Amino acid sequence: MIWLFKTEPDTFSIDDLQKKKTEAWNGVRNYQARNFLRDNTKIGDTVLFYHSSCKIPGVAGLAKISSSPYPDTTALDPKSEYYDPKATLENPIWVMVDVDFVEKFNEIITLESLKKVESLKDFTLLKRGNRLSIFPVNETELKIILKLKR
DNA sequence: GCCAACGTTGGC
DNA sequence: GCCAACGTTGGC
Repeated sequence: MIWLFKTEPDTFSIDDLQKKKTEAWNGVRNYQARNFLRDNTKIGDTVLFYHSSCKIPGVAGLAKISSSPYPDTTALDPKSEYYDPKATLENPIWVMVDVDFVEKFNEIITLESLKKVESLKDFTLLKRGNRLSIFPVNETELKIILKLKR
């Protein structure tokens, strides 16, 4: 499948991923997003890397999923900002996947520009009140978005 | 910093 | 199982 992963660039940006080459995508604490990770991600899946809560929100580049889902151990660490007291070794509740750097776009494909595309009217990202940090993208949407690359 | 929209929690 | 209160997300 194809995915969109949101991240706040102040916390982890496409530049950080480019430097590190790969990153464990921890800290997902929403059940719907967790279920996508756990049940539907496959190694090799394309990920649209989206910068949120920042000056210029938009798709900053591409990544790919490079591991199967595995327990997100930050949920077990009381010192972690992602600590979840309900998580245990036996039932870690939350999962993560590894993500590899693929490409940083020359220019960010801004949320503003995506909104102007008529054929993206039903794109999940643009739906009213969308707050999911991980969701699937279809082939058509991916093609349309990649056409906006400069 | 504001606030709409949504998810989660907890009392009942 | 309902739903009010609360917390979070994320664009502006």
